Amino acid sequence: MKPERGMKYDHQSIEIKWQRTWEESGTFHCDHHSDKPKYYVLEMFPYPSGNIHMGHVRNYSIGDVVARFKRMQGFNVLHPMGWDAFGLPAENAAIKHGTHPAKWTFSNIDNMRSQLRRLGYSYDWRRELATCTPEYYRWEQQFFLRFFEKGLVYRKQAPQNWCPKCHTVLANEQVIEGLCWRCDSAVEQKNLTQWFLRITDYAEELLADLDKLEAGWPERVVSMQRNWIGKSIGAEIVFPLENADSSITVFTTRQDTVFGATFMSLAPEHPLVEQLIDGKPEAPAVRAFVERIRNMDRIVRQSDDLEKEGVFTGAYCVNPFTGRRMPIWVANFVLAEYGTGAVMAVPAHDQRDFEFARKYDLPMQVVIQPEGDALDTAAMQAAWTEAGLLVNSGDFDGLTNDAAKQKIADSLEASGKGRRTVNYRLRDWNISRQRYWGAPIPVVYCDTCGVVAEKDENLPVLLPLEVRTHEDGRSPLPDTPEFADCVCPKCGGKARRETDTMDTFVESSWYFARYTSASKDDGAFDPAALKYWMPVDQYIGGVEHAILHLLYSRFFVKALRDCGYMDLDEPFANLLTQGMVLKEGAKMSKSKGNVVDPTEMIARYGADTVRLFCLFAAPPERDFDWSDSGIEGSYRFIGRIWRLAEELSGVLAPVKACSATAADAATPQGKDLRNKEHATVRKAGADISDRFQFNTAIAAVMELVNALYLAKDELSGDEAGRRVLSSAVATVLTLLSPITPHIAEELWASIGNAGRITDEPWPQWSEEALARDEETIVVQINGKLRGRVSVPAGADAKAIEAAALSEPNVARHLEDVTVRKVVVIPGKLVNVVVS
RNA sequence: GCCGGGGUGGCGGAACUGGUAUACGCGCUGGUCUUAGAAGCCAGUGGUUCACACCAUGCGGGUUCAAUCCCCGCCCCCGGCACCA
Repeated sequence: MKPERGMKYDHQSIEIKWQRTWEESGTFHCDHHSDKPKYYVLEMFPYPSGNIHMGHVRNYSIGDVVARFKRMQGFNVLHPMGWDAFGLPAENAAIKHGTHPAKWTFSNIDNMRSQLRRLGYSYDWRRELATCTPEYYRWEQQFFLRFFEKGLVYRKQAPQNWCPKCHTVLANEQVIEGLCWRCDSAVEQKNLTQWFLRITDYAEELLADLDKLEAGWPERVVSMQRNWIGKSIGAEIVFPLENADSSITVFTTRQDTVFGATFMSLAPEHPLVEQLIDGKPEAPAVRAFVERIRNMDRIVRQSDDLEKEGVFTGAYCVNPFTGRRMPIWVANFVLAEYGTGAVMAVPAHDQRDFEFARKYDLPMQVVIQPEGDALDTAAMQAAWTEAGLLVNSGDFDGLTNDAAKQKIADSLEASGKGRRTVNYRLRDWNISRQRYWGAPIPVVYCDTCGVVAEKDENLPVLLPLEVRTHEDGRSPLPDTPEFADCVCPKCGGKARRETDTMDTFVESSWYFARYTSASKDDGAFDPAALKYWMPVDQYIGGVEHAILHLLYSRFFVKALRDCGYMDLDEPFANLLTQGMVLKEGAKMSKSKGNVVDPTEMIARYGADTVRLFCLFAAPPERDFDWSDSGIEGSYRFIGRIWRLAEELSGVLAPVKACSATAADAATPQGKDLRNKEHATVRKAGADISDRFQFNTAIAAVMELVNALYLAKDELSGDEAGRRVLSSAVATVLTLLSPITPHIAEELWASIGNAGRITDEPWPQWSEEALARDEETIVVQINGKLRGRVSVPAGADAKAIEAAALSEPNVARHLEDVTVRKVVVIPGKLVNVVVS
C-alpha cells in the first residue's frame, strides 16, 4: 500500500483505498470455527427507504466502534448487515412512480449498501440478507407451519385496529395514542378474521425474563415492557344472576373488598347485556346507551376527562359473600377488552365506582377501615383506596386488607365461587396484513377441508411478482388468480390461498439468528453456527423499538425454542438505545427542511470526520443536536493529527503503541508524555468497553494529541525522545482506529508500518508508566481550596500534612484560627478543619 | 395517578467508589505567522471584584472534615403506561 506522503489530507481517495483493501482481503469475514471467544454485535437493520440518514450513521458508527474494538481485544466478532425489505413504503412508492415494489426496494438497497460501504463499516458482507427474498421468507413460512401445528398461531374474528390510509390492520403495539405508527392516521375499528400469534401464552415468561435483562438493558426499556405486559394479580369472582341460571364473572385485584360490592358494572360490549335486558322496560334505553357509546370516537371514548355515565339494565345479581342484591348497570368506563368486561363495583373503595355511585345514588358499604379512623359513607368525599382493616366482612373482620386478599382468595377457591387469577394487558399479536409487499401466509381455504396449512415441501409460497397494483393501495393478491387459486394440499381439490401477508415485524423478529448462517439453503439455521454465535452480545438501535420489535423478537425466540429450532431464551444479552440526531432541537424531516445529508457531509469532510463527530457530540444514549460548527471541530482534530504526522515524518519510526520504555522516557518531558500516553490508553479503553462513552474516550485522545504538540519540539532532538514520540503517535492512531479507521490506517502505513492497524491489538497500559515521581496534593481549609503542594509520590500522611501546612497561602489562612483537625487523604488532598 | 430518565458555563457536554466543579470540543477574545486574509500554531475564557475574597451544579433542608454525587421535602422538563377494576 502506497501512502500519500507529503500531501494534503485527501480523505476521499484515502478512504476509498482502504475500504477496497479491507474488502479485498476479507478482513471482516468471520466464522464459527474459532478458538477465540465470540462476540456478536448487531445494529438494528434498516428499512431500505432509499438513503442513509444521520440516525443510521450514528447507529452504525456506534456499532462499528464496538465491533472493531472487540476485534482488537481478540474476540471473534460477528458484525453483519441486512435489509428489512418488506413493507408499505415500497408499495406506496411503486404506485406513485409506476414501478414495482421489488425494483424500488432492490435499487434502494443497492444505493444504501454503497453508502454504508463508503462509511467504512466492518461488516461481513457475505452474510447480507434481504427479508423480501424467498430465500429468507421461506423459513418464516416454515415457522408459521410449526406454530400452526403447536396452536401458537390461530384465526379469530374480532374488532381490529384498521388504518384507513394504509388499508390494513395494525397490531396493538402499532397503535400509538390512537394513531397509526407509520402514517399517524386515526385508527378505526373493523371486525375482521385475522391470524394471531399467541404471544399472551408467553406473557409470564416475557415478564419474568426481564429480570435477566436488567443487567444489560436500559432500565427504561425494561420498565416500558413491564408496563406493556401489564400483569395484575387478583381473582375471578362469580356473581350469580337473580332469577336465572347464569352468572357474571368479574376480574378484580381487590377481592378483599368483595363485601363492599354493592352493584355491578358491565362494558357496553359485554355479551350478556342483550340477554339481561330482554323483555325488560329498560331495554330501549339500554340499547340506545350502548349504541351511543359504541359509536363514539375511540380517542374521545378513552380520554381522561370523559364523564362517567351508565344506565340500569333492570337486572340484578347476587353478592356471593353477603347475599346482597346488586343492580346491574352498563357503564361507559368499563373496558370490554380488559379482564372479563365486568366490574364488581365497590364505591367505598374505588374512586370510579365512588363517583358513579354518587351520580346515580347507588348504595355504598365501607369494608376497609383506616387504622384509627372511622369512615362514614355519607361524609366521604372520595373512595378510601389505601390499606386498612376489614369491617362488615363477616369472618374476615379485623384482618389487614393484605391478609384478607389471601384469605378471601382461599375462600373463593374452597367454595367454588371463584379462583385466583392473573390478568395481562398484553394482547395476542395480529400478524395479518391486507397488503401485497409481504411474506405470504402459507395457508389455503378449501371448500371441503376448511383451513389447511401448506405442506413443507410446497414452501416457499412465492409472492408473485407479476401483479397489477391498485391505485388506492388495496392488495392485488385477491385479484391475482395465479396466486389466489390453488389446490388443497390435503384433498387436492380446488382451494383459495390466504391473500393476507405477514406483518413485517415477523421478519425482523428472527433476522438476527439468520445472520449466523445466512446462506444456508436447506434449513433456517445451521445449528452449530447458531449455538456458537447466539445470543447477540450487544444490540444497538433506537428506543422507538422498545416495545414493538424488541418484544416481538423476545417472544419469537421463545416460540422458536419451543418448536425445537434453538436452545435460547433471550435474543439480546445487552441493549444500547441510542438517542436521535436532531437539528435545531427538532427531529430531522423533509417537511421541516432541516435534514443533514450524510452523503454531502462525507463528500465535504470524509467518512472519518462524520463518524468521529457522531460519536463525539454526545454520549450515545442521549439525543444530539447536529451542529455545523461542531463537525468543523472534528474535521480540525483529524487535520491536526494529519499535520502532526506530517511534521514528524522524519522523526517517527514504525513502532507499536506503548512501546517506549522507561529508559526512553528519562527526561521530564518524555516521562510526562509517556505517562499521558498510558493514562489515555487506560481511560479510552475503560470508556469504550465499560460505558460506551465514546465522547470521553475521544476527549482523552484529544488531550494526548495536545500534549504531543507541546512536547514534540523538545523530544524530537534525540533518539530516546523520538522513541517516546513514535510510541505516543502509534498509540493515538491505534486508539482512534475503531473510530476513524481510514486515517489511522493511512498514517500507520505512512510511518512505515508493514501490517495494517486494523489488525493491531488494543494497547496495554502499564502501572509502571502511570507512576509519577511527584504528586500534587490539594490543600483545603474547611473544605475550601486554598492551595496545592507537590510531594514525592507515596509520601506518608505526616510528610503530606507538614508540606500542606507550610504552603504560604495556607499558612496565611491559619494565622488567627485554631486547627481542630487535619484530614489527610494520601495521593489526593489535605483538609484542615479550623474554627 | 403509576413507572422510568433528566436539570452543571454563551452552547454540546466532563467530573470513576463522596475528595481540585466546569475535562474535551464549539463559540468568543488576544497573540504569532502573512503585503493582507484564510488556514495553522500559542494563550485566555463560569459570575461579582482593582485585589484579598465571595458566589455558583433546578429550589429548600439534612448527613459529612468534605456533597453535582448520599438522605428528606419540593419545582420543572422528557419518555412510557393509564377509567386496567
